[in-house]
Amino acid sequence: MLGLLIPRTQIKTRPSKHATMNILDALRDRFAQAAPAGSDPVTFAAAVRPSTDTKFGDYQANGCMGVAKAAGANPRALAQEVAGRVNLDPMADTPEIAGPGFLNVRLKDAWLASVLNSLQTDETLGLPLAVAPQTVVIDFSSPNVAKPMHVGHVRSTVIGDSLARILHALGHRVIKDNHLGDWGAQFGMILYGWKNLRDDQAYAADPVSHLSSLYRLVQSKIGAPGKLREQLGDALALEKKGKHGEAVQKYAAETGQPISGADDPRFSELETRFQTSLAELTTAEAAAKQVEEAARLETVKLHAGDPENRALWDQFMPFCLSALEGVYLRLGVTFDVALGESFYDPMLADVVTDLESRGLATQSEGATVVFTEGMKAPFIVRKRDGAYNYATTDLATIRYRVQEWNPDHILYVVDHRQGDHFKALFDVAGRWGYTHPRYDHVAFGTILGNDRKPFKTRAGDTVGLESLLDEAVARARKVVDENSPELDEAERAQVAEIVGMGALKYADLSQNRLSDYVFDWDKMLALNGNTATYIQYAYARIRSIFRKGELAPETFRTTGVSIALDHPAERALGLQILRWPEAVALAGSELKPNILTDYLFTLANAFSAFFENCPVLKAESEATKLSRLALADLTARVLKNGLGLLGINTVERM
RNA sequence: GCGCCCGUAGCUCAGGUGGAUAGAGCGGCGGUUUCCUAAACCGCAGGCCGCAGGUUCGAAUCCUGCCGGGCGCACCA
Repeated sequence: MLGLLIPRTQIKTRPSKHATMNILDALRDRFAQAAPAGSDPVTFAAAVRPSTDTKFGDYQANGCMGVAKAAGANPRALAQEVAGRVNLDPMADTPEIAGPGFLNVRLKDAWLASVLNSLQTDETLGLPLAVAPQTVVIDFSSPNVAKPMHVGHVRSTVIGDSLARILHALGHRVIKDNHLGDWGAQFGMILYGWKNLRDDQAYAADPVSHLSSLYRLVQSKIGAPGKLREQLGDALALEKKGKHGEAVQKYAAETGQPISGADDPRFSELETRFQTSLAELTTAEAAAKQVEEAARLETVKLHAGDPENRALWDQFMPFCLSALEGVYLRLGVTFDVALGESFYDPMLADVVTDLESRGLATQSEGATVVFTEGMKAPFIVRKRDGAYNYATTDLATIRYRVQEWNPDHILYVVDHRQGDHFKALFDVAGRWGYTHPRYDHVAFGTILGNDRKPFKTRAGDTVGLESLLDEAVARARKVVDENSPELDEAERAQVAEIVGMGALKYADLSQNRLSDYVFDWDKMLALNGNTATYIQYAYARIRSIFRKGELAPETFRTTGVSIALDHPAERALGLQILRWPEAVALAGSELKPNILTDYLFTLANAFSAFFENCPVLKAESEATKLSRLALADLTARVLKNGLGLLGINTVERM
C-alpha cells in the first residue's frame, strides 16, 4: 500500500509498555545530582560522554575542568570531590580521576550482565519513549507526479522515511506527508503534450508510460536550445562578440576538425556548417519559446478552472499516482497523507489576502511579496501575472498543518539548494503567527557520479529511480550468485532484492546528510566496511547459529537466561548492545541517520570479533553456551531493529 | 558582489555542547580456515585535520581573515 490516502485517525503511536535503559542518560542523571555547588547541573551532566578510549573506562565525565575554570578552583581537587559524592550504584564504583580532571567510569560487569538479562524479554530492547512526546510532521519525497521519479528523489525519500521511523520509535507522533508536485508547470507540459503530440494507441496500451514520454518530449523541446548552445560552446560566445573568424575556428576545433585560420582551405566548408548550426539554434529557440509559452498557458488554464484541463487532470492523476506507487512499494516507503499542491490551491487566494491584511505582504514590481530581514530577494506570494507559486502553497500548507495537527515540529527533507527558500518561509510563517512549531529544513547534498559531477547516465541523462533500483538488485544478484550457489533460485532473488535495496539506502543514510556524496556501486555492495550488506551478513550468521543448533530464539525472548561477560569480546559486544537507546536517541535529536548506521556498524563489528573468539554451540559449558546464545540473539534483534529504522530488511541466509 | 554548505590518510568518508595519543572502510603490505557462513577475522604502514592568526588549562570542533571547491541569489519547484 502506498498509503497515499490513509485517514488521519489511523496514524499510530507506539505502544508504551517497555523497560527502559539509556546508560548515558542514567549516568548524566547521577552526575547532575553530584554537580559542584554553584555549577549548572545540566551543563555539568552534559559533559558526561562515552569514553574516547577503552583504557579510560566506558564513560567519562569531563565537566570538572570547565567548572574549575569558572570558579578559579583546582580541577583535580574538584574532580576528587565529585568522585566522592557521586553515587553510581549499582552501575559502577567510584570513578577514577585522571589527567587534568577527567572522571572515568567503568561499568561493573555484573551490572551490565543484569541489564542484558532484562533486555532479553524486553520487546523494545530498552529503548525509552520520549518524556514529552511530540507531534512531528515530516515532509519528504515530494516528487512531481508528471514525471518518473529519478535519482534526485532518493535522498529525500530514504532520509525522510528513516527519520520518520526513528522518531516514531522514540515515541513521537509522526505524520509522514508526501507533498506531491501535482499542480505545477510540469502538468502544463503534459497537457500541452497530450493536446499536440499524443499517440492514442500508445496511451491506450500503457497510459503511465505514454504520459511520461509525452512529458519528456515536451521537456526536450524546451531544453533543446540549451543543449545546442552547450554543443556550440565558446564558438557561440565569440560569434556574439562579432569575432566571426575566431568563432569558426573555435567551432572547427570543438567539432574535432581543427583548421589553421581563415586562409585554411576548409574554412568556407566549416563556416557553412557553423552557420547551419546557428540557424538550427535560432529555430530551436523559437520553437522552445513557443512550446514553453503554450505549456505555461495550459497550466494557467488548469489553475483557472478550465473544464477540459481539469477533466484531463482528473483523468491522468490516477495513472501518475499508480506509477509512483510502484516505486514506493518496492522501497517499502509509506505515507500517512499525501496532500499535494492541488490540495492547497483553493486556499491560496485567502493566504495572500490574509498576509496583506496583516500588513506583511506588499506590492513590488507588480508582484505581491513579503520581505525578510537580511535577505535581498523577497518572498513572492503572488506573481505579477496573478498566479501563486510554491511560496504561497508552502504557507498554506503550514497553516493547514497547524490547524489540523498542531504539530510541535515540522521537518522538510529537501535538498540544500532550497535553503534560502526555507529560511524565508520559516521567517514569514513565524511573523504570520505560526510560531509554535519548530521548523527544520533537513537539508542534504547532491549525489555525484565518479566524475564528481551530479550523477547521470553515460548519455548524460538523469538516472531514473526504477532503473537505479533494478541495477542495485541486479548487482546484488550477481554477488549472491557468486557467494551462495547453494540457495535456490527463488531465495537468491529474494536475497538480492533485500540486499540491493539495503545497499542503496544504507549508502545514502550512512553519509553525513549535508555533504554531497559520490555514488559508487562497488563500495555500497561491498561485504566489508560500513555497508548494509556487512550488517545483514552479521545478522544472517547469527541466524545460522540458531539453525545449526536447532534452537528457537523465542526461549530467550520469553524467559531469558543468565548472561556472563567473561571474555573481552563478550563484554564489548554486551556494552555495545546496551548503547542502542543512546544511538537511536541521538540520531533522532540530531536528525542524522548516519549516527545510527555508525552504531550498527560498530555493533556488527563487535559481533564479528565475538564470533571469531567465542565459540557458541561448542562453548566449554552449557551455561556459557546459553549466555552466548542470548548475547547473539540480542545482537540479532538490535541489528534487525536498527536496520528496520533505516527502512532496511534482513535475510535469514545469504 | 551577497548568502548557505564543504575542505580530515593515496581514495571514499566518520568525528554530540571544545577534552586525553584524530577514527573507519577501500587500496597497499603481512598473517588466520580439521572449528557456529572466509561475503569473515587479526596485525602493520599511511595525517601540518586547506592556510594564517585569535579565544584558553585544552581547538579538527568556537571567532576573524585568506585560499580552494559546490550551491543559491524576483515571479520554476
